[in-house]
Amino acid sequence: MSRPSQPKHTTADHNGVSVIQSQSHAPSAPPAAVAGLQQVPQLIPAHPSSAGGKALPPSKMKKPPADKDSEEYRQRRERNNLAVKKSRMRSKQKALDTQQRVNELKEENERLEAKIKLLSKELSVLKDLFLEHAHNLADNVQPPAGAGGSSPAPNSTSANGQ
Amino acid sequence: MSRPSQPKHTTADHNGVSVIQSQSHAPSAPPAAVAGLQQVPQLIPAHPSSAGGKALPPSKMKKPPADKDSEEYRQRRERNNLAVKKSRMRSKQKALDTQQRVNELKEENERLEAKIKLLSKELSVLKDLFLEHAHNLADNVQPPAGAGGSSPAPNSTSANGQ
DNA sequence: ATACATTGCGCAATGA
DNA sequence: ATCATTGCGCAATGTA
Repeated sequence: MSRPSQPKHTTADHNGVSVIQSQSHAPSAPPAAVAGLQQVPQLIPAHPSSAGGKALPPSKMKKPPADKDSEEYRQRRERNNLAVKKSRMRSKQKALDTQQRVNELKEENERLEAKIKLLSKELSVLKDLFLEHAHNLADNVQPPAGAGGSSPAPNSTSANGQ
Repeated sequence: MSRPSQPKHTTADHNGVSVIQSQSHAPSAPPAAVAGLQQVPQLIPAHPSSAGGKALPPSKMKKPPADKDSEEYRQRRERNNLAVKKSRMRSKQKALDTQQRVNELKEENERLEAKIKLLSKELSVLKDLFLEHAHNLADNVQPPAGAGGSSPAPNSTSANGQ
């Protein structure tokens, strides 16, 4: 934020005239010949098409960097800048999404763990009941009607711990 | 990759002097006053140090952009470039970590869900047993010797995961 | 005000 | 050729 000048990429909008003076920084290089007059070698292919040329198959050419002043150049730059912006936007968005996904998964995890805890508890209760009952049967205890008062000592065999 | 000119940031290393004429453009701004001859107003504070000055409070100064040729300038750029690189590296690393976190959480989630499934199953079995038994009791049926023909005991009390 | 950290942006090389 | 990605440098801005 705080970028007080958004080009808004309407159409023919190109600011930022950049002149790259590649490593030509001799310690005695005077600050001259700057922007505006960039004279590139030009590199003309000099097609031998009129001589004995065939149909020039793979035209092994590295590609002339296209003059900075060229109309096509600026156009390409413009488009690329747009693409870059778009790509970066998506990248950032994706990062955000991923981060959010982490949060969601974390929540889900807690939910699941809580559920496990609950189920475990339920299970342990039921199991205890079962054991108790089994003991009753094993002891052949048939509680008729007022049998002494000997509670079968509720032995909680709980041993469940997550 | 394929960057045939890695500065290697030894010390006084600077290639690619780029002069960007950022958006400083009034719709009618003519292409004049380009780089190379950046004559900043300079704005000399004119220290009143010898007069009756205090400790010169906020000296309202926008900061002269420092000549591109300046030693200090290059030094600052160099350091910044380094910082930028570092920052971006961390940023990318963080993104990777986050992505991995997602994977871990997903795995954990599956683990938990599996456990829930298991516990649920166990619970349902036990409950069924209980219900059956309850019915037996309610019907006053005293299974003499193998009544229901169902000997439910497929339940091992172990439910350990991990 | 000094030094480092972040961030938006454009350029160029390269991938698809 | 077109668009998408990515590394890199610059400059503005944020933060300590």
